[in-house]
Amino acid sequence: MLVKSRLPYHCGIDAAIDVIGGRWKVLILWALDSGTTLRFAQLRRALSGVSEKVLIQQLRELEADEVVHREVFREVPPRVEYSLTELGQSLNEALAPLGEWGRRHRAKIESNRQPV
Amino acid sequence: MLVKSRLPYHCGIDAAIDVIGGRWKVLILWALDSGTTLRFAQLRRALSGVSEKVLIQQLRELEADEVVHREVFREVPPRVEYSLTELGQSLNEALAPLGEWGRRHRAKIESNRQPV
DNA sequence: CTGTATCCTACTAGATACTG
DNA sequence: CAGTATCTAGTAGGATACAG
Repeated sequence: MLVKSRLPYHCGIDAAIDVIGGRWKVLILWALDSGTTLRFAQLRRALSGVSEKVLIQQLRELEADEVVHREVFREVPPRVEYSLTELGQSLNEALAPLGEWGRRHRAKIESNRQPV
Repeated sequence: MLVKSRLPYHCGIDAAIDVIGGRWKVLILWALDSGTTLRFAQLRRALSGVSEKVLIQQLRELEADEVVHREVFREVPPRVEYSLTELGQSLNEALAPLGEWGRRHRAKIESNRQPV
């Protein structure tokens, strides 16, 4: 979790950050953006470096927050598809300006973080 | 830190979250919004529950990211004033839609988090 | 293929006491 | 008033092996 917010929330941002507060969550939202549907393995490949355990964890939390939809196909071999709910898409839209801000100032931030 | 993003960032959101990823950071930004200038003790009161150590930590990180400005007045007793930089204000603006989203869905999120 | 089960580490944040 | 210095704890995240 990025931010360990305590209930009850002081303001809206608190609540939002509680939802996206996880090492991979915004990346998951990003990967599932705009109607994309991905299987577990695809998602795992899209987020290079994440372990199965952690990916599942974050997905389950996003599911509990109703921003990610999980659909199980009882086949052999098993198939599970992940996509955004409407709530998830609205979250992604709300995240856009922040992403734009980050993109714009990313170089500065990185240099401040890695003082040569 | 809310999200432990690793450099280099994959996208803008990564970078932005690295900046606001801290238990109290968005609350600090919030408190300093729109030209408000606050002294250390005022800030501490505004964020009820934060310890001095942690508050200083987060302030220093925000300062290093150039979103918070720290001004020291060499008086007795000492006075230090915190305010947002221009970058900080732009970050706050980028955060607004997320805050709005959180405000709108806060009830649902809370209930999902605290299953009765 | 899609997960579970363990075990482990690093780090963030907190409590508290003390200082210039 | 505005910090530092310690010490501690909880936990998010990670590595790896195994299961349905």
